Amino acid sequence: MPELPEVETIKLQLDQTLKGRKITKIEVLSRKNFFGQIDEVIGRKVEGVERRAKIILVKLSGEKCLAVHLKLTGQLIYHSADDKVLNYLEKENGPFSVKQLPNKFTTVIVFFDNSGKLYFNDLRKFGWMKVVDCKEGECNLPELKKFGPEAIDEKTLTLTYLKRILAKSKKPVKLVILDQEKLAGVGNIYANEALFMAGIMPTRPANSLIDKEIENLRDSILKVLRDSIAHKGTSDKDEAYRQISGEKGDFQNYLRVYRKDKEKCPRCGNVIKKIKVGGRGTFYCSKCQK
DNA sequence: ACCTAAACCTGGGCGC
DNA sequence: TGCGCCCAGGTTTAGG
Repeated sequence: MPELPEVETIKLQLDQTLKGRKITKIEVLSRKNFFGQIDEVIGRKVEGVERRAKIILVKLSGEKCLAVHLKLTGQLIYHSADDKVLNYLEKENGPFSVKQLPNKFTTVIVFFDNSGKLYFNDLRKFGWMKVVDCKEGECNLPELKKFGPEAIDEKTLTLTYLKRILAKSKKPVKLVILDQEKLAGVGNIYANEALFMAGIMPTRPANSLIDKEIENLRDSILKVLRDSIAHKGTSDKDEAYRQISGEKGDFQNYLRVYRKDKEKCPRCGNVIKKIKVGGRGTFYCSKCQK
């Protein structure tokens, strides 16, 4: 699933929904996806929900935090006590139903003092939830220390910085912008989309880009991430990303090259091609991207 | 330091 | 219908 726009959408919705609520119970249905002591968070109040790269941080009173990584197929679905919020979910039957939870993919359930429940579902079970110490706002999570600047933030993704990391590498430019230690938050969908928008071939050696191309790439990364958040993220398949209500995002309707191989380029009509770059599916238009 | 493949899992889709 | 294969939004690790 989830790249920066999807995780950001979930973060914003959880912050609004959970702030001020107390955790009353946690049920762990899949031990391998939960780390830390449940006791340490029972009775604690949600102070806010934050995001760093693709990790969600539920900040709790008493200097604790619930950290969540959704990997490819993780979902966080909230059911309020009266379940009114689910009324607009039509045709939600079958194995991936988020109307009837828990389902066979539910790994953790967090219960709140207003009878609300947060379901962590994960078909492929790669995702995790961890209880971590969070002293003075700093979460004690090793993963957080290695991330590069946030790809959505024009103050941290500066032109100077992007020029610097690209100049240092002769790897394909797509792999550099996918590297979370260099740039945090871009995943395979938005790497493909940003490179199309910027007119740059994904395989180009990073250090071969000229200044004008790097400016275009920076603008494209910032724009595609913002646009996707405005559309509540990309829901490609039934079993993966959803908003916390269970609704799909909408940005799959605006993708221009990702998984569009054999279709026509929306810009020039040429056929979109698919190759592998670093083992990942890579989609491009050979006329529009140089 | 580079690159690839495999690993973690489960299901969908396609060709035969 | 069914089997075998490849594919999948992420990340880490092993091997060359």
